[in-house]
Amino acid sequence: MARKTGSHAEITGPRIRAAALRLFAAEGFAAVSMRRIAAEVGVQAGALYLYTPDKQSLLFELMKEHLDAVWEAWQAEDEGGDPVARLERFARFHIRFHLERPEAVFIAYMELRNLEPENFAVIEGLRGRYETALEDILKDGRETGAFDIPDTKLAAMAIIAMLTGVTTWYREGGRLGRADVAEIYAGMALGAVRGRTGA
Amino acid sequence: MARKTGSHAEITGPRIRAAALRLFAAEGFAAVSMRRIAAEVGVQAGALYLYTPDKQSLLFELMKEHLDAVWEAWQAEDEGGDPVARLERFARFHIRFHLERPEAVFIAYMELRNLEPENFAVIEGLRGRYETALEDILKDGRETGAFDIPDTKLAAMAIIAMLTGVTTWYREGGRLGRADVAEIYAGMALGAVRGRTGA
DNA sequence: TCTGGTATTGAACGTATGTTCAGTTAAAAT
DNA sequence: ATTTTAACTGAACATACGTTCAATACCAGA
Repeated sequence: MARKTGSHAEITGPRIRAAALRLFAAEGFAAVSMRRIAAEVGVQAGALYLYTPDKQSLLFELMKEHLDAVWEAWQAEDEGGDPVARLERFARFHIRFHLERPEAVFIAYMELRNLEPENFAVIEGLRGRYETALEDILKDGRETGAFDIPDTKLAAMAIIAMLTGVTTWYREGGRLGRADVAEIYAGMALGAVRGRTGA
Repeated sequence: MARKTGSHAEITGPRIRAAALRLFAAEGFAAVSMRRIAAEVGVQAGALYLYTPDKQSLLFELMKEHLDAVWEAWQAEDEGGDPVARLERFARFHIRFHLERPEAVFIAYMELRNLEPENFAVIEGLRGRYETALEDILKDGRETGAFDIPDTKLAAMAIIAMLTGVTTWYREGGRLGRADVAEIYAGMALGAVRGRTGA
Protein backbone atom coordinates (compact mmCIF):
# COMPACT_ATOMS: atom_id res chain seq x y z
CA MET A 1 0.00 0.00 0.00
CA ALA A 2 1.42 3.38 -1.01
CA ARG A 3 1.86 5.80 1.86
CA LYS A 4 2.37 9.52 2.20
CA THR A 5 5.81 11.03 1.83
CA GLY A 6 7.79 11.31 5.01
CA SER A 7 6.04 8.55 6.91
CA HIS A 8 8.08 7.00 9.64
CA ALA A 9 8.38 3.72 7.76
CA GLU A 10 9.98 5.34 4.77
CA ILE A 11 12.61 6.96 6.94
CA THR A 12 13.49 4.13 9.28
CA GLY A 13 14.41 1.61 6.60
CA PRO A 14 17.17 3.75 5.11
CA ARG A 15 18.34 4.74 8.57
CA ILE A 16 18.80 1.08 9.46
CA ARG A 17 20.80 0.42 6.30
CA ALA A 18 22.93 3.48 6.94
CA ALA A 19 23.71 2.39 10.49
CA ALA A 20 24.46 -1.16 9.36
CA LEU A 21 26.75 0.15 6.63
CA ARG A 22 28.70 2.26 9.06
CA LEU A 23 28.99 -0.43 11.72
CA PHE A 24 29.76 -3.31 9.37
CA ALA A 25 32.49 -1.25 7.75
CA ALA A 26 34.01 -0.19 11.04
CA GLU A 27 33.85 -3.45 12.98
CA GLY A 28 32.88 -6.22 10.60
CA PHE A 29 29.63 -8.03 9.95
CA ALA A 30 30.19 -10.80 12.48
CA ALA A 31 31.25 -8.39 15.21
CA VAL A 32 28.15 -6.19 15.02
CA SER A 33 24.94 -7.35 16.69
CA MET A 34 21.42 -6.51 15.66
CA ARG A 35 21.03 -4.84 19.05
CA ARG A 36 23.90 -2.46 18.27
CA ILE A 37 22.39 -1.52 14.94
CA ALA A 38 19.04 -0.96 16.59
CA ALA A 39 20.61 1.21 19.29
CA GLU A 40 22.28 3.31 16.60
CA VAL A 41 18.88 3.93 15.03
CA GLY A 42 17.25 4.54 18.42
CA VAL A 43 14.98 1.53 18.37
CA GLN A 44 14.71 -1.92 19.93
CA ALA A 45 16.24 -4.92 18.16
CA GLY A 46 12.88 -6.48 17.36
CA ALA A 47 11.86 -3.46 15.30
CA LEU A 48 14.60 -4.17 12.75
CA TYR A 49 12.68 -7.21 11.60
CA LEU A 50 9.95 -4.97 10.23
CA TYR A 51 12.47 -3.81 7.65
CA THR A 52 14.68 -6.80 6.96
CA PRO A 53 13.97 -10.52 7.17
CA ASP A 54 17.30 -11.17 8.89
CA LYS A 55 20.85 -9.97 9.42
CA GLN A 56 22.16 -11.80 6.36
CA SER A 57 19.75 -9.95 4.07
CA LEU A 58 20.93 -6.67 5.50
CA LEU A 59 24.49 -7.48 4.43
CA PHE A 60 23.45 -8.84 1.07
CA GLU A 61 21.34 -5.81 0.22
CA LEU A 62 24.08 -3.38 1.17
CA MET A 63 26.48 -5.19 -1.14
CA LYS A 64 24.02 -5.50 -3.97
CA GLU A 65 23.03 -1.85 -3.76
CA HIS A 66 26.68 -0.84 -3.94
CA LEU A 67 27.59 -3.07 -6.87
CA ASP A 68 24.48 -2.05 -8.79
CA ALA A 69 25.35 1.59 -8.16
CA VAL A 70 28.91 1.12 -9.44
CA TRP A 71 27.66 -0.61 -12.55
CA GLU A 72 25.01 1.95 -13.36
CA ALA A 73 27.35 4.85 -12.73
CA TRP A 74 29.97 3.42 -15.07
CA GLN A 75 27.38 2.66 -17.73
CA ALA A 76 26.37 6.32 -17.59
CA GLU A 77 29.99 7.48 -17.73
CA ASP A 78 31.44 5.19 -20.39
CA GLU A 79 31.61 6.78 -23.80
CA GLY A 80 33.42 3.97 -25.60
CA GLY A 81 35.92 4.97 -28.26
CA ASP A 82 39.70 5.03 -27.99
CA PRO A 83 40.90 2.41 -25.48
CA VAL A 84 43.54 4.66 -23.96
CA ALA A 85 41.11 7.48 -23.27
CA ARG A 86 38.54 4.97 -22.15
CA LEU A 87 40.87 3.30 -19.66
CA GLU A 88 41.90 6.65 -18.29
CA ARG A 89 38.24 7.51 -17.89
CA PHE A 90 37.60 4.22 -16.16
CA ALA A 91 40.46 4.73 -13.71
CA ARG A 92 39.35 8.25 -12.82
CA PHE A 93 35.78 7.09 -12.44
CA HIS A 94 36.73 4.15 -10.25
CA ILE A 95 38.87 6.28 -7.93
CA ARG A 96 36.29 9.02 -7.62
CA PHE A 97 33.40 6.63 -7.05
CA HIS A 98 35.24 4.55 -4.50
CA LEU A 99 36.55 7.54 -2.57
CA GLU A 100 32.96 8.70 -2.21
CA ARG A 101 31.79 5.41 -0.71
CA PRO A 102 34.67 3.96 1.29
CA GLU A 103 32.37 2.10 3.68
CA ALA A 104 30.40 0.31 0.98
CA VAL A 105 33.65 -0.58 -0.79
CA PHE A 106 35.09 -2.00 2.38
CA ILE A 107 32.07 -4.18 2.98
CA ALA A 108 31.75 -5.35 -0.60
CA TYR A 109 35.37 -6.53 -0.62
CA MET A 110 35.74 -7.82 2.93
CA GLU A 111 32.50 -9.45 3.91
CA LEU A 112 32.17 -11.85 1.00
CA ARG A 113 32.86 -14.77 3.33
CA ASN A 114 29.87 -13.94 5.45
CA LEU A 115 27.44 -14.35 2.57
CA GLU A 116 25.38 -17.49 2.30
CA PRO A 117 26.17 -19.46 -0.86
CA GLU A 118 23.26 -18.21 -2.96
CA ASN A 119 23.88 -14.60 -2.02
CA PHE A 120 27.59 -15.03 -2.62
CA ALA A 121 26.90 -16.27 -6.14
CA VAL A 122 24.80 -13.20 -6.90
CA ILE A 123 27.40 -10.78 -5.59
CA GLU A 124 30.21 -12.54 -7.42
CA GLY A 125 28.22 -12.23 -10.60
CA LEU A 126 27.84 -8.48 -10.14
CA ARG A 127 31.53 -8.12 -9.41
CA GLY A 128 32.41 -10.17 -12.46
CA ARG A 129 30.23 -7.98 -14.67
CA TYR A 130 32.17 -4.88 -13.62
CA GLU A 131 35.54 -6.58 -13.96
CA THR A 132 34.58 -7.76 -17.41
CA ALA A 133 33.76 -4.20 -18.41
CA LEU A 134 37.36 -3.27 -17.65
CA GLU A 135 38.71 -6.36 -19.32
CA ASP A 136 36.81 -5.49 -22.49
CA ILE A 137 38.58 -2.15 -22.62
CA LEU A 138 41.91 -3.92 -22.24
CA LYS A 139 41.08 -6.45 -24.95
CA ASP A 140 40.13 -3.64 -27.26
CA GLY A 141 43.37 -1.83 -26.57
CA ARG A 142 45.41 -4.93 -27.13
CA GLU A 143 43.84 -5.38 -30.54
CA THR A 144 44.57 -1.82 -31.56
CA GLY A 145 48.13 -2.21 -30.29
CA ALA A 146 47.74 0.50 -27.66
CA PHE A 147 48.25 -1.92 -24.80
CA ASP A 148 50.94 -4.50 -24.36
CA ILE A 149 49.52 -7.10 -21.99
CA PRO A 150 49.99 -10.87 -22.05
CA ASP A 151 46.76 -11.61 -20.22
CA THR A 152 43.76 -9.30 -20.14
CA LYS A 153 42.05 -11.03 -17.24
CA LEU A 154 45.13 -10.75 -15.03
CA ALA A 155 45.67 -7.14 -16.08
CA ALA A 156 42.05 -6.29 -15.25
CA MET A 157 42.35 -7.82 -11.79
CA ALA A 158 45.66 -6.06 -11.18
CA ILE A 159 44.31 -2.66 -12.18
CA ILE A 160 41.16 -3.01 -10.12
CA ALA A 161 43.16 -4.09 -7.08
CA MET A 162 45.50 -1.16 -7.49
CA LEU A 163 42.71 1.37 -7.86
CA THR A 164 40.48 -0.02 -5.13
CA GLY A 165 43.41 -0.03 -2.73
CA VAL A 166 43.13 3.73 -2.55
CA THR A 167 40.46 3.38 0.11
CA THR A 168 42.91 1.73 2.50
CA TRP A 169 45.13 4.77 2.86
CA TYR A 170 43.33 7.86 1.56
CA ARG A 171 42.06 10.21 4.24
CA GLU A 172 40.09 13.38 3.70
CA GLY A 173 42.04 16.56 4.24
CA GLY A 174 45.43 14.96 3.69
CA ARG A 175 48.33 15.94 1.50
CA LEU A 176 46.55 15.10 -1.74
CA GLY A 177 43.06 15.99 -2.91
CA ARG A 178 40.77 13.54 -4.63
CA ALA A 179 41.46 15.02 -8.03
CA ASP A 180 45.23 14.68 -7.55
CA VAL A 181 44.81 11.08 -6.50
CA ALA A 182 42.58 10.23 -9.44
CA GLU A 183 45.05 11.87 -11.79
CA ILE A 184 48.05 9.95 -10.46
CA TYR A 185 46.28 6.61 -10.33
CA ALA A 186 45.02 7.02 -13.88
CA GLY A 187 48.59 7.63 -15.01
CA MET A 188 49.85 4.55 -13.21
CA ALA A 189 47.06 2.38 -14.59
CA LEU A 190 47.84 3.50 -18.11
CA GLY A 191 51.55 3.01 -17.59
CA ALA A 192 50.98 -0.52 -16.33
CA VAL A 193 49.43 -1.64 -19.62
CA ARG A 194 50.92 0.62 -22.25
CA GLY A 195 53.59 -0.71 -24.53
CA ARG A 196 57.05 0.82 -24.21
CA THR A 197 56.66 2.76 -27.43
CA GLY A 198 53.44 4.56 -26.48
CA ALA A 199 50.15 4.53 -28.40
CA MET B 1 62.14 -25.77 30.91
CA ALA B 2 63.66 -27.43 27.85
CA ARG B 3 61.94 -30.65 26.83
CA LYS B 4 62.76 -33.56 24.58
CA THR B 5 62.18 -33.33 20.87
CA GLY B 6 58.79 -34.47 19.69
CA SER B 7 57.02 -33.97 23.00
CA HIS B 8 53.33 -33.42 22.74
CA ALA B 9 53.63 -29.83 23.88
CA GLU B 10 56.02 -28.89 21.12
CA ILE B 11 53.67 -30.28 18.51
CA THR B 12 50.34 -29.03 19.77
CA GLY B 13 51.26 -25.34 19.82
CA PRO B 14 52.04 -25.16 16.09
CA ARG B 15 49.04 -27.32 15.31
CA ILE B 16 46.78 -24.83 17.05
CA ARG B 17 48.27 -21.92 15.13
CA ALA B 18 47.93 -23.81 11.87
CA ALA B 19 44.27 -24.59 12.54
CA ALA B 20 43.57 -21.00 13.57
CA LEU B 21 45.31 -19.71 10.46
CA ARG B 22 43.21 -21.90 8.20
CA LEU B 23 39.91 -21.16 9.93
CA PHE B 24 40.46 -17.42 10.38
CA ALA B 25 41.35 -17.13 6.71
CA ALA B 26 38.35 -19.13 5.55
CA GLU B 27 35.65 -17.74 7.81
CA GLY B 28 37.02 -14.73 9.63
CA PHE B 29 38.32 -14.19 13.14
CA ALA B 30 34.98 -13.22 14.67
CA ALA B 31 33.16 -16.12 13.04
CA VAL B 32 35.48 -18.84 14.37
CA SER B 33 35.09 -20.01 17.96
CA MET B 34 37.78 -21.40 20.20
CA ARG B 35 35.76 -24.62 20.30
CA ARG B 36 36.03 -24.96 16.53
CA ILE B 37 39.76 -24.44 16.59
CA ALA B 38 40.07 -27.00 19.38
CA ALA B 39 37.95 -29.50 17.45
CA GLU B 40 40.20 -29.06 14.43
CA VAL B 41 43.20 -29.95 16.57
CA GLY B 42 41.35 -32.82 18.25
CA VAL B 43 41.27 -31.33 21.72
CA GLN B 44 38.84 -29.62 24.08
CA ALA B 45 38.55 -25.83 24.11
CA GLY B 46 40.11 -25.45 27.55
CA ALA B 47 43.34 -27.04 26.36
CA LEU B 48 43.99 -24.14 23.98
CA TYR B 49 44.67 -21.91 26.95
CA LEU B 50 47.80 -23.88 27.72
CA TYR B 51 49.27 -22.49 24.50
CA THR B 52 47.78 -19.03 24.16
CA PRO B 53 46.56 -16.56 26.77
CA ASP B 54 43.45 -15.77 24.73
CA LYS B 55 41.90 -15.66 21.28
CA GLN B 56 43.16 -12.18 20.56
CA SER B 57 46.79 -13.22 21.08
CA LEU B 58 46.29 -16.05 18.64
CA LEU B 59 45.32 -13.57 15.95
CA PHE B 60 48.05 -11.12 16.85
CA GLU B 61 50.76 -13.74 16.78
CA LEU B 62 49.67 -15.10 13.42
CA MET B 63 49.85 -11.60 11.95
CA LYS B 64 53.14 -10.76 13.56
CA GLU B 65 54.72 -14.01 12.45
CA HIS B 66 53.64 -13.35 8.89
CA LEU B 67 54.83 -9.77 8.74
CA ASP B 68 58.13 -10.65 10.35
CA ALA B 69 58.58 -13.42 7.80
CA VAL B 70 57.88 -11.09 4.88
CA TRP B 71 60.33 -8.56 6.21
CA GLU B 72 63.12 -11.04 6.83
CA ALA B 73 62.64 -12.72 3.49
CA TRP B 74 62.87 -9.43 1.65
CA GLN B 75 65.93 -8.36 3.63
CA ALA B 76 67.58 -11.59 2.53
CA GLU B 77 66.53 -11.08 -1.09
CA ASP B 78 67.22 -7.38 -1.58
CA GLU B 79 70.52 -6.70 -3.27
CA GLY B 80 70.19 -2.95 -3.59
CA GLY B 81 71.62 -1.35 -6.70
CA ASP B 82 69.76 -0.15 -9.79
CA PRO B 83 66.21 0.93 -8.85
CA VAL B 84 64.64 -0.64 -11.94
CA ALA B 85 66.17 -4.05 -11.30
CA ARG B 86 65.46 -3.66 -7.63
CA LEU B 87 61.79 -2.88 -8.14
CA GLU B 88 61.44 -5.80 -10.51
CA ARG B 89 63.03 -8.00 -7.89
CA PHE B 90 60.69 -6.65 -5.25
CA ALA B 91 57.63 -7.32 -7.38
CA ARG B 92 58.65 -10.88 -8.17
CA PHE B 93 59.49 -11.50 -4.55
CA HIS B 94 56.19 -10.09 -3.32
CA ILE B 95 54.13 -12.16 -5.74
CA ARG B 96 56.01 -15.35 -5.03
CA PHE B 97 55.96 -14.92 -1.27
CA HIS B 98 52.28 -14.01 -1.14
CA LEU B 99 51.23 -16.85 -3.43
CA GLU B 100 52.93 -19.25 -1.05
CA ARG B 101 51.02 -17.96 1.99
CA PRO B 102 47.58 -16.88 0.82
CA GLU B 103 45.96 -17.57 4.18
CA ALA B 104 48.38 -15.50 6.21
CA VAL B 105 48.09 -12.68 3.66
CA PHE B 106 44.33 -12.76 3.90
CA ILE B 107 44.38 -12.52 7.66
CA ALA B 108 47.04 -9.84 7.82
CA TYR B 109 45.04 -7.60 5.49
CA MET B 110 41.49 -8.36 6.59
CA GLU B 111 41.51 -8.84 10.32
CA LEU B 112 43.16 -5.59 11.30
CA ARG B 113 39.90 -4.34 12.77
CA ASN B 114 39.76 -7.22 15.19
CA LEU B 115 43.04 -6.27 16.83
CA GLU B 116 43.02 -4.47 20.15
CA PRO B 117 44.56 -0.99 19.90
CA GLU B 118 48.02 -1.89 21.21
CA ASN B 119 48.28 -4.91 18.96
CA PHE B 120 46.99 -2.90 16.03
CA ALA B 121 49.72 -0.34 16.53
CA VAL B 122 52.40 -3.04 16.45
CA ILE B 123 51.05 -4.64 13.29
CA GLU B 124 50.66 -1.30 11.57
CA GLY B 125 54.26 -0.56 12.38
CA LEU B 126 55.42 -3.79 10.78
CA ARG B 127 53.32 -3.12 7.70
CA GLY B 128 54.69 0.39 7.46
CA ARG B 129 58.26 -0.87 7.62
CA TYR B 130 57.68 -3.08 4.59
CA GLU B 131 55.85 -0.38 2.66
CA THR B 132 58.67 2.02 3.40
CA ALA B 133 61.15 -0.45 1.95
CA LEU B 134 59.28 -0.26 -1.34
CA GLU B 135 58.91 3.48 -1.12
CA ASP B 136 62.68 3.82 -0.67
CA ILE B 137 63.22 2.01 -3.95
CA LEU B 138 60.80 4.37 -5.65
CA LYS B 139 62.45 7.45 -4.16
CA ASP B 140 65.79 6.20 -5.34
CA GLY B 141 64.48 5.63 -8.84
CA ARG B 142 62.89 9.04 -8.97
CA GLU B 143 66.20 10.63 -8.12
CA THR B 144 68.04 8.76 -10.84
CA GLY B 145 65.27 9.67 -13.28
CA ALA B 146 64.29 6.05 -13.89
CA PHE B 147 60.83 6.54 -12.42
CA ASP B 148 58.34 9.27 -13.17
CA ILE B 149 56.07 9.45 -10.12
CA PRO B 150 54.54 12.52 -8.50
CA ASP B 151 54.18 10.90 -5.08
CA THR B 152 56.30 8.01 -3.85
CA LYS B 153 54.03 7.14 -0.93
CA LEU B 154 50.98 6.88 -3.17
CA ALA B 155 52.91 4.88 -5.75
CA ALA B 156 54.14 2.47 -3.09
CA MET B 157 50.61 1.88 -1.81
CA ALA B 158 49.31 1.44 -5.35
CA ILE B 159 51.95 -1.11 -6.27
CA ILE B 160 51.53 -3.11 -3.08
CA ALA B 161 47.76 -3.19 -3.52
CA MET B 162 48.14 -4.33 -7.11
CA LEU B 163 50.60 -7.08 -6.23
CA THR B 164 48.85 -8.30 -3.13
CA GLY B 165 45.58 -8.51 -5.04
CA VAL B 166 46.93 -11.57 -6.79
CA THR B 167 45.80 -13.71 -3.88
CA THR B 168 42.15 -12.85 -4.52
CA TRP B 169 42.00 -14.52 -7.90
CA TYR B 170 44.99 -16.85 -8.35
CA ARG B 171 44.20 -20.52 -8.03
CA GLU B 172 46.68 -23.36 -8.21
CA GLY B 173 46.55 -25.37 -11.41
CA GLY B 174 44.93 -22.63 -13.45
CA ARG B 175 45.81 -21.11 -16.79
CA LEU B 176 48.93 -19.40 -15.53
CA GLY B 177 51.76 -20.72 -13.39
CA ARG B 178 53.27 -18.77 -10.54
CA ALA B 179 56.30 -17.82 -12.59
CA ASP B 180 54.11 -16.43 -15.39
CA VAL B 181 52.11 -14.42 -12.91
CA ALA B 182 55.19 -13.00 -11.19
CA GLU B 183 56.63 -12.08 -14.59
CA ILE B 184 53.52 -10.25 -15.74
CA TYR B 185 52.97 -8.42 -12.47
CA ALA B 186 56.58 -7.29 -12.38
CA GLY B 187 56.17 -5.85 -15.88
CA MET B 188 53.01 -4.01 -14.90
CA ALA B 189 54.56 -2.63 -11.71
CA LEU B 190 57.52 -1.30 -13.66
CA GLY B 191 55.26 0.15 -16.34
CA ALA B 192 53.21 1.94 -13.73
CA VAL B 193 56.16 3.98 -12.50
CA ARG B 194 58.48 4.23 -15.49
CA GLY B 195 58.66 7.45 -17.40
CA ARG B 196 57.34 7.44 -20.96
CA THR B 197 60.84 7.56 -22.40
CA GLY B 198 62.19 4.45 -20.65
CA ALA B 199 65.16 4.27 -18.29
C1' DT C 1 55.67 -50.26 41.09
C1' DC C 2 55.48 -45.93 42.80
C1' DT C 3 55.94 -40.84 42.31
C1' DG C 4 55.80 -36.14 40.22
C1' DG C 5 54.34 -33.30 37.19
C1' DT C 6 52.50 -32.04 32.82
C1' DA C 7 48.58 -32.42 29.43
C1' DT C 8 43.95 -32.58 29.09
C1' DT C 9 39.10 -33.02 30.17
C1' DG C 10 34.42 -31.66 31.06
C1' DA C 11 31.52 -28.99 33.38
C1' DA C 12 30.45 -24.58 34.75
C1' DC C 13 30.17 -19.17 34.71
C1' DG C 14 28.32 -15.05 33.02
C1' DT C 15 27.25 -12.90 29.00
C1' DA C 16 25.78 -12.26 24.31
C1' DT C 17 23.69 -13.77 20.11
C1' DG C 18 19.64 -13.85 16.19
C1' DT C 19 15.00 -14.13 16.12
C1' DT C 20 9.97 -14.34 17.55
C1' DC C 21 5.74 -12.51 19.26
C1' DA C 22 1.94 -11.07 22.36
C1' DG C 23 0.99 -6.81 23.77
C1' DT C 24 1.15 -1.59 23.75
C1' DT C 25 1.30 2.93 21.65
C1' DA C 26 0.13 6.42 18.46
C1' DA C 27 -1.56 8.27 14.63
C1' DA C 28 -4.48 8.23 10.55
C1' DA C 29 -9.24 7.10 8.49
C1' DT C 30 -13.97 7.03 8.94
C1' DA D 1 -15.44 9.61 18.81
C1' DT D 2 -14.52 5.32 17.13
C1' DT D 3 -12.24 2.04 14.42
C1' DT D 4 -8.34 0.48 11.87
C1' DT D 5 -3.69 -0.14 11.00
C1' DA D 6 1.09 0.31 11.14
C1' DA D 7 5.16 0.97 14.34
C1' DC D 8 7.33 -0.50 18.10
C1' DT D 9 8.42 -2.52 22.74
C1' DG D 10 10.17 -5.70 25.98
C1' DA D 11 10.54 -10.03 27.39
C1' DA D 12 11.48 -14.53 26.19
C1' DC D 13 13.71 -18.69 23.54
C1' DA D 14 17.33 -21.63 22.49
C1' DT D 15 21.92 -21.46 21.52
C1' DA D 16 26.60 -20.05 21.45
C1' DC D 17 30.49 -17.52 23.12
C1' DG D 18 35.41 -16.84 25.71
C1' DT D 19 37.35 -18.27 29.65
C1' DT D 20 38.30 -20.70 34.18
C1' DC D 21 39.33 -24.56 37.04
C1' DA D 22 38.92 -28.73 39.95
C1' DA D 23 39.48 -33.29 38.70
C1' DT D 24 41.61 -36.80 35.96
C1' DA D 25 44.55 -39.22 32.62
C1' DC D 26 48.92 -40.03 31.15
C1' DC D 27 53.76 -40.83 31.04
C1' DA D 28 58.91 -40.16 32.38
C1' DG D 29 62.09 -41.04 35.92
C1' DA D 30 63.29 -43.47 40.27
